[in-house]
Amino acid sequence: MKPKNVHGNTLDALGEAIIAGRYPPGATVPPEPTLCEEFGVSRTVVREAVKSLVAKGLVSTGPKVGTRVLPSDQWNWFDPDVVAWQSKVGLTREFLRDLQETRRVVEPAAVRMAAERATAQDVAEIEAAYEGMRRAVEEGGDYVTFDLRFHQGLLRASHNRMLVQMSKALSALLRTSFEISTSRKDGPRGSLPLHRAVLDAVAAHDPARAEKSILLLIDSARDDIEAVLGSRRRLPRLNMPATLLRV
Amino acid sequence: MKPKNVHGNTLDALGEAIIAGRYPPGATVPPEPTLCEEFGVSRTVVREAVKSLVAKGLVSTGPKVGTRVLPSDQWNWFDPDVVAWQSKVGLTREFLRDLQETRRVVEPAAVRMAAERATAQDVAEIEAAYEGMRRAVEEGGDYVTFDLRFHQGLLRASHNRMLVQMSKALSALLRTSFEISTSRKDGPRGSLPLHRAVLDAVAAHDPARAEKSILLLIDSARDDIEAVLGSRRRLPRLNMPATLLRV
DNA sequence: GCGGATTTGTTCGTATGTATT
DNA sequence: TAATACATACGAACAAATCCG
Repeated sequence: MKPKNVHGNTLDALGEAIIAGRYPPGATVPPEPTLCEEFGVSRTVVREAVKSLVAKGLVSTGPKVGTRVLPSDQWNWFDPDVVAWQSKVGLTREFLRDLQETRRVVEPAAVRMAAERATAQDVAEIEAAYEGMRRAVEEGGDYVTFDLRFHQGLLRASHNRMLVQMSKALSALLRTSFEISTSRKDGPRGSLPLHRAVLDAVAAHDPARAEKSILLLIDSARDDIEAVLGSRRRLPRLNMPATLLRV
Repeated sequence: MKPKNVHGNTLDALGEAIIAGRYPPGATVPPEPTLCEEFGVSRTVVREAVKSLVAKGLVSTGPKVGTRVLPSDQWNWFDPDVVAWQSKVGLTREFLRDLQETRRVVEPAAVRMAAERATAQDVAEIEAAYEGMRRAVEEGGDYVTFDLRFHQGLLRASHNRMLVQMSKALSALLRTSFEISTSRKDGPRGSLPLHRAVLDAVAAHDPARAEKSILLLIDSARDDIEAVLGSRRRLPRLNMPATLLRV
């Protein structure tokens, strides 16, 4: 959208470039003066951006050795920025698979906890999100946003730090999933009752029923995703060669 | 132990101070010049440390508004540094509970995947860790380190980015858990067969049996932890008042 | 609504240390 | 061993944004 500030832009550009594979793991990023010239910023900005990348586990630095890109399994995949960069660069099949698996592991357990511990306010927030979804279906509107809010409300209601944290990373998958689902005929309308079932079970503090309901929802989404993955249709920017990503 | 560099030390000091509650969520940390004087470092170092904290989700900055501490549910709880700071400051009951719950959700699923996808090298690494545990029991030695390696090997063998990432955060819980277990009579010797069962099931590519075995292991560890939590014995630095944490 | 004060944002110049060759 | 390239660290200055009276 609009440029935030120099630091943020530089950080985003560098992060995207690394995740896009322009600087593959094991390679070194160009030295600071080169980056300064490339982005047209001062060395301080570059240094702070690099420090942020270090904090996210993407690179490590050292005198003379330069700034090395770390292997991708050391990246902090629960960092919202990292996930956002990966989403922007292109969701690979492996990344979607990992996310889908994680969701299927985490979300049922979280919903179970939510059914045990949700406060009245938690339920009210989820209810509001559901209401938004319903209105979007009937009167038209932004369905995906309310769907996201619905699931994030569920994870927040688990009142478990780690699980809440994951909701941010899972958002990338959920958004993709929802956009795929909504593109299929009657997708939103068909999934409304499934959402209603989850919400009712949580509000009734029935963990077992809540878990069963969310599994139905997840698996129906998985089928949608796999239908697209299985087809020859390419994902947005999927497997795009790194050379095409240059600015 | 020994100081790494100025940046790392400043970052650690600031991160620990925030997590210790010296600067509680919603409050602002002192302005840059004050921090410079307090730590005896230049403004550049302070700025890079703060940027690292921003990258980890602990604070947000803005002109005039200063550096604000964010609510703790926005912190990146899967960041190894954040977990390390929390561990050093003191493991609260809530933190241990969240970690324990997360482990019980994640590890069985990861072991199941490991049983499906583990390569020969994965199995070899886990086997080596087990061998170290066995030797530590019989000849004496560092049991906990090999125990950690055993579980990290399991998560790595799942070949799922997100799950591998969690192994770093879970290490804090595992270490505490192992140290509690080993402090109980015959703890290590008794858990050896449980570990063996998991390893055998993974090597035999039997997901169902692997999942059952790891659940036995987790629940026995949970009992140990709860026995300690239930007692009046205080956890290491548990609930220590923030005022005592000043340096 | 306006202006001044405070704090971060950004740049430049310079010096030091360290690992590689 | 010496040279080199690069990150590390410091200091000073101005710009920009925001809050408060």
